[in-house]
Amino acid sequence: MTNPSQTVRELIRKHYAALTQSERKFAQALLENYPAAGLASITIVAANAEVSTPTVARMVQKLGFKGYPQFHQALLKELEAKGSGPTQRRAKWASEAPESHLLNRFAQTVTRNIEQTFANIDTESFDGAVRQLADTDGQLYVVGGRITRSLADYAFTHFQAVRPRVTYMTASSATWPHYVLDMTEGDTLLLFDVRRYEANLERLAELAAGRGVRVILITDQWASPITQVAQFSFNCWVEAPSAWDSNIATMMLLEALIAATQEVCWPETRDRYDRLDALFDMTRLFR
Amino acid sequence: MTNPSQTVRELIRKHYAALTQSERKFAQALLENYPAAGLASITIVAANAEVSTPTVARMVQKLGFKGYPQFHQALLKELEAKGSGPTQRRAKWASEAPESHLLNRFAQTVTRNIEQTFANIDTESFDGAVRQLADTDGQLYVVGGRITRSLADYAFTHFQAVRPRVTYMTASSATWPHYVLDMTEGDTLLLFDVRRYEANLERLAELAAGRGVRVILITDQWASPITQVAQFSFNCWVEAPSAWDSNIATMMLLEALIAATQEVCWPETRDRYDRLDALFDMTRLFR
DNA sequence: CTGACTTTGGAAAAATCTTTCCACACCGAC
DNA sequence: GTCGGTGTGGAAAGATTTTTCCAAAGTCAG
Repeated sequence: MTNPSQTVRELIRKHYAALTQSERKFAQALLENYPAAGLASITIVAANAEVSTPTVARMVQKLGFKGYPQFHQALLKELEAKGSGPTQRRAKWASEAPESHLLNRFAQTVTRNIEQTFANIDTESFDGAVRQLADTDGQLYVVGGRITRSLADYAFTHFQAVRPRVTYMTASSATWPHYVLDMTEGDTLLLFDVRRYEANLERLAELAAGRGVRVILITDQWASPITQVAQFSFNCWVEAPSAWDSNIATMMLLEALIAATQEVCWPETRDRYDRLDALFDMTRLFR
Repeated sequence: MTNPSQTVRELIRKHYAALTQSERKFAQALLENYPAAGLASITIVAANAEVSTPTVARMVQKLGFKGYPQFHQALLKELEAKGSGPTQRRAKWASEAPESHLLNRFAQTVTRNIEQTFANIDTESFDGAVRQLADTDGQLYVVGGRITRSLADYAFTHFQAVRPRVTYMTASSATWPHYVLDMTEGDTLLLFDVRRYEANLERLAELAAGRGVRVILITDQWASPITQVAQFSFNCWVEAPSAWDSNIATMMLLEALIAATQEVCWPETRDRYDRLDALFDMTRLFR
């Protein structure tokens, strides 16, 4: 039958590939509220996950249980085991992992970064930057440094979907003058610069600002010197239990900016998304 | 009837004086293993406490419940509330901003994603994947899809610093066969695939797996079909208050993988970092 | 020691839950 | 467009649980 040493969570992971769509729906619901979402009667549990009773019944059998009651019992055993443990563990990140596992140390540090970063955002600046990013009269240029190049790329991919007139400036600084040539007042430059701050980026920001371009800077907690020419700048905490810096908070701020911009541009963006979808459907034919 | 704000524990204490001997026996059993000892069927629960079914039935009525099912439900609600505890900690991130400001909604959703993602990581898989990523005997290939291309790029930038023999497979799938040509047993393929899952990536994963390459998949909570050929796969929650998906949790998992790999490779990585630094210092002369 | 009262658990009736079956809907292939 | 295959939920059959009833056991005062 079922190896009793495996948790239901592990079983779900193991069999996830074999689950159908609505079975997954239930699996998700359970994982999101674990294990409470699996401890009521099958009827109730199914209704909460918005699937039918038979779906749940079939799924628990796939997981290796003889029937729902057995599944219920397994969950209960886990709960019991957890309760009788040493002390109730406070943070339940990677619950199965020991406290000192890198996963837990990492999660802890990054959470702090995120808290710090968001606590230090000036909401007015944020809204101001968003207005600027949503201004489709001007061109939006995006650029990053050695490490943040990927973030700039991510920003580009999304902003391109949200609004027209977005340009990604390649990482190779040799080509930047070409872009500057076309920058005019009212344009926007979204710029990433974390330590080690790059002199090239600073020169670029100065040139752009000199031409009347609004610079939005995303930097780390120590602030790139570009802050001085930027109209809006945001500091992201990058502490990490490793030799390099974590850019989670940075990326989170970026996503927040994208989400907010999308909200401002909405009617237009919706149309763009629809058209984009249609285009992807067409390329699907190639497979 | 019953004041819903009271916990069952409190109710028991309050009514304890009015309970009979065997009812107390059950109360003790419940309190000793709370709330698990009250979440099975009344039959089982009674047997565990070594009392009869009617005893339990009478007692829950004394506590103010209409019947055992209601009692059961109350316990479940408590458990559920406990599970969602950490979310309260969201407190006041972007403190000045109103609750409904996008920044706060965003932070809330993403925090949940991160919790979910980390709670569902199987530590053993994580460690296994890290061992694989740290194995410098084989080549490490990195590839992503339309959206995750940036993450693959980020992964590449970092892994390249951590270890030798890393290859970034361009986003253009036309060139992939060239890479597959050189893949051999013992190589590793780090692959990102979130919805809409891309058929090209699936084909690539199949080809690679067929050549004995170990596939490590990073996907979303709904799981890309590539899971089936992957040796290790990780699900990241991507819920976002916007039209697209958030990749914060995905990136976080990625960073955790990089950090862990770096730890495993350390003596060698340290050396690489030093040399890299020296190289950057040289390029600084150009500014 | 008796009798009234309380407590307890066995057993049947009632209610509910679980499973199974089946028809319909959906999707991809030809 | 049609066809085969898979996935889904409604509904009934089957199983279990919950409740109720009642008799037996225990307790205590007189």
